Amino acid sequence: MPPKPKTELQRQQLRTLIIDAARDLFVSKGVEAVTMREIANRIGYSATSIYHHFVDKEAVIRAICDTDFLALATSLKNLLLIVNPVDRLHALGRGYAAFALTHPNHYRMMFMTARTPCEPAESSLQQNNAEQDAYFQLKSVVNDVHATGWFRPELQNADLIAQTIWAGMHGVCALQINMSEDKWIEWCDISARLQLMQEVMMRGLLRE
Amino acid sequence: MPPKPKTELQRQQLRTLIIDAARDLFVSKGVEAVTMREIANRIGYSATSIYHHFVDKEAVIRAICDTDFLALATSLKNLLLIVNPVDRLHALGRGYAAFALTHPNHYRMMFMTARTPCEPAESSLQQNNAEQDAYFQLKSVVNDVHATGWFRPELQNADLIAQTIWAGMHGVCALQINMSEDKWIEWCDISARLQLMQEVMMRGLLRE
DNA sequence: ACAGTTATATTAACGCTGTTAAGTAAAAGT
DNA sequence: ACTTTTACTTAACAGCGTTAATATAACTGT
Repeated sequence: MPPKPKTELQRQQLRTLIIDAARDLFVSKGVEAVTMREIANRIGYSATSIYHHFVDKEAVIRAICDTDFLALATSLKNLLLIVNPVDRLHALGRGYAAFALTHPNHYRMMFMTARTPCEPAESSLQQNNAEQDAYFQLKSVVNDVHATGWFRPELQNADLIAQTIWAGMHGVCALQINMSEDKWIEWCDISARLQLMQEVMMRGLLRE
Repeated sequence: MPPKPKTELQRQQLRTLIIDAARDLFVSKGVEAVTMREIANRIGYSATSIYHHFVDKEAVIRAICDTDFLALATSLKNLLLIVNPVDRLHALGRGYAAFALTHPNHYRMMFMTARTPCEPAESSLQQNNAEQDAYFQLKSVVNDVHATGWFRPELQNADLIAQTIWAGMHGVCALQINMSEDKWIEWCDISARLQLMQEVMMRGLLRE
């Protein structure tokens, strides 16, 4: 029973309806619960309809990722107002971890699963936009700290510094998300682990 | 055409035959290529036969993991002979990263995929055995460094220190394995990232 | 030596998945 | 009035993990 042709707006609305249904599903029931048929059920369409708006399941997931990358950058945006660059860097780390640990399924999808690499050109987000690109946010703060001369003198590559800080926080979050239930390890409190990681990073990167 | 009953040894051999075929498959063709039917094909059995030796696919994967955990610990074993504890810690980090980056598929399976948590009792490996338990290896070295008093005085929890070091190295390796193809980021050289992470960790954890 | 049990492996099948092909009904264009 | 386009459907395919039912070879007890 095919209804009337749709305006571009209506098509866009249906697209986001699909994404929202898919995201909803997988937040509450995990990645494996996200099937084309389930998504379609949620929005009252047949599974094949989705293929008129996304080329395949990967495309749906990539679309979810895009909105989540935006959500991450948005959740960190306010922290950029902190005046002291080192405090700002600290806060950004805490904010990043908070996002990861309160949205573990999203975080896992964004940073912890093998995915066909995201082409910046095909993303709906703007690279190097302080409101949309969380890596750019981090790099900006790193640049600010560097400009004030607070990094150790031998550290001159902002990308290298940013990627190391990212790796440190990602390591703690990723182990927590994937391995915290593993009984092999006697895990310490996650907040203690996060705090020590931040302290270690700061002491390791900043002048004394 | 079912052949004769088997001795315990023969059963064990078939078990490892299955594991080896499964591991082989997924090292060369990725996780998704590991299907029960493919494994069975490789060893000339039908898919259902595998269920006489493993309760389900997860059990096969867990068995692969077990042999890989042992492989990791074995590859690090020699480094424990280094006399200077700090050098030993350094070497252990490098060795860990080398394992992760030369066996990315194994590493992903071991530490980067959501899995029903491994019960130590059900594992074929011995916890707290310096030849089989890589986390124990790390913790031992941490304890040795602590015994020599080289950690900052406020750091008293060996597990917390070990887990932070692990997280740092894991963060670098995990981002490399999952995200290094991502064009959004201008990735620095992986060896530079590894080295800086180790320097930062050491400076952050050790006395000056 | 023969019957019965057990272990080992098989084929067939179920319900699920992502995805494609073919078909249908309403609106739009001419 | 007729055709084309758009939006959607049902039916189907090949593949997945897994289970049920089945067959056969080899041991076991008498």
